[in-house]
Amino acid sequence: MVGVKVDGRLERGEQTRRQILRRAAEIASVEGLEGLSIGRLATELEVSKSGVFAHFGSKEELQLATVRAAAKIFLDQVVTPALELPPGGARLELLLEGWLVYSERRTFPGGCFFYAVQAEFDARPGRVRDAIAEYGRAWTALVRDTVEGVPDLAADPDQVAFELIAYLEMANAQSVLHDDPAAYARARTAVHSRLARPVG
Amino acid sequence: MVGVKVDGRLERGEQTRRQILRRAAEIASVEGLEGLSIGRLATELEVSKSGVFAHFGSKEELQLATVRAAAKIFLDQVVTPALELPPGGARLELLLEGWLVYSERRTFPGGCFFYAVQAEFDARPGRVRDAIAEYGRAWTALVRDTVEGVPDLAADPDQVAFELIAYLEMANAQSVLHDDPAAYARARTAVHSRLARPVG
DNA sequence: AATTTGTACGAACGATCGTACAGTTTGTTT
DNA sequence: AAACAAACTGTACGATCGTTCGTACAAATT
Repeated sequence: MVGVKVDGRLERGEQTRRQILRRAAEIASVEGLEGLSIGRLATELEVSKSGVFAHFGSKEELQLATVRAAAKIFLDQVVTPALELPPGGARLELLLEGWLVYSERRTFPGGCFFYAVQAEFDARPGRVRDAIAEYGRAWTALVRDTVEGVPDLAADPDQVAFELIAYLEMANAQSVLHDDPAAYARARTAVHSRLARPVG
Repeated sequence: MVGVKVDGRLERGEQTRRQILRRAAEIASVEGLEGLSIGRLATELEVSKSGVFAHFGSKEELQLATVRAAAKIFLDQVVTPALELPPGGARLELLLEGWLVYSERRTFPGGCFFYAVQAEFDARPGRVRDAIAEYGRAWTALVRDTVEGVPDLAADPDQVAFELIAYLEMANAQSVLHDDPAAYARARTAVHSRLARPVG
């Protein structure tokens, strides 16, 4: 059953939309979701401003779609590979190492997309902030649950998850701001030291 | 020798400038240094836009002055009190606890000013980023040096400082984004657990 | 009293922002 | 081949951005 009937117009539209969102996420990781402007996006992609606008209907919708697109990239690169391992220490290590590599190799040119937009929207109300906060909660919950799957750490998974995520974000922040790759080494040291130490 | 000769015009100008910068830092901690606009600042302070502008000559200078003003507040509230204690564990604890209180009681309405603007400027070039990075380095160096003053931690002060600062920033980020004061409790737990454990 | 200096104002500028809408191109359906 | 639907374009809008400039007024200097 090869050759599913596809409307070539819709196909083209979706591809354009994907290109817009990919570039939007790249820009937003550097300039923020507010710094992201429809006009600039259109210029860089060599399409019309109204063409970009028509895909989303408002800037807020563009921002929300950008967040969702970035989340999908994050999921594919960091979460999914780890979930292929059974719960336990190996899964947790792959999850954390996957995050560090995701940040380190600049999947987004400005470092972790969510670090950038969290800090940008954390103190203002609105749907964009709510969406970002929801993804943040999901990530925290995932790390906590993964920690819970490691017997030696299961006594206080919230606390351990807090510390582990703190190391990751710190590495991202330091390495981007100071162009200092050594931050990742320090984060790895901190992570392994934390994982080696039982809690309770 | 009371009554230093002061030019009343300069005096008035400086006071206006201080009011502008205080409000600018408040706004920037929520909306960022780019979201900070001269027109809005003028409206909120009920002065003319050109009046605000004239004090700085360019938006970039306003941003730089805002960063310096915020640094002064941070210094007074967090750094100076700690430096009044002799080097050692007590000084380190006061420094870290001072930071947590500075963030927790919302000295700036958007949480830590430097967390917000670091994430905003970390990936773009320019004088504002350079200034922010410099303050970041100074803060890191201060924490490292303070750690070095604690014999049990002096073996790897960079690593310990990395972890401690990570806890602080994580608490700020989580509490602002999720309106969750429990983040500070977790940071305190992490800090004390870290301080109680010798390095080496 | 006349002059200089510094703060603050009001009006206007070109550019860019998000948004609206009518028209064109391109592909599908009949 | 005609009718239609979807993606995309061009032009225009009101608002706001940072910035410039000439002016008004108060305080210090002479």
